[in-house]
Amino acid sequence: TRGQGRGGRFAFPDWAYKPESSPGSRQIQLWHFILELLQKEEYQGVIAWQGDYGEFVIKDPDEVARLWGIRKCKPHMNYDKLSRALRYYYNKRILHKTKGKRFTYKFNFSKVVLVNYPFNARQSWGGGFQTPFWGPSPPSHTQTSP
DNA sequence: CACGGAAGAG
DNA sequence: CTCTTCCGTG
Repeated sequence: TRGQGRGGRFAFPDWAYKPESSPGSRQIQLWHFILELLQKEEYQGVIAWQGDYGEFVIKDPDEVARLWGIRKCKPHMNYDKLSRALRYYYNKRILHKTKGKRFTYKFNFSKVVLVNYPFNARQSWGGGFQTPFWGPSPPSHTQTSP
């Protein structure tokens, strides 16, 4: 019950992101955190959706890094290190870079959702598995075994 | 800035 | 495994 996070032009179903309130569970993941900031309008001066669907720009890299550092208890976090973590997402197909545009990345939503919330998603859709309305292409390979 | 190898933490 | 830290390269 977190109201419809309306990050402006983009909105996702609740199951599209992690209920960070997992009691002592595993740590929050960076892309969950990014999505979280993107949902809140009060951070639009720091990070916001811009351009194509799923594309966002980090308007204030230092601030996003600072916020991430606080969340992970890493006081020395900075954009250089945060962006390295973001780069690891390229191979995982969670994100990719919008080349030419500074501080701009793009989510591969169809992939992110399918890979991370397969069953959860199915349930939310009422039993029928289908491609989400925003997802263009389906996956075509297994990422766990090359 | 952006990229990705390497080593290391938890 | 998911980053965090450090760093050479373009």
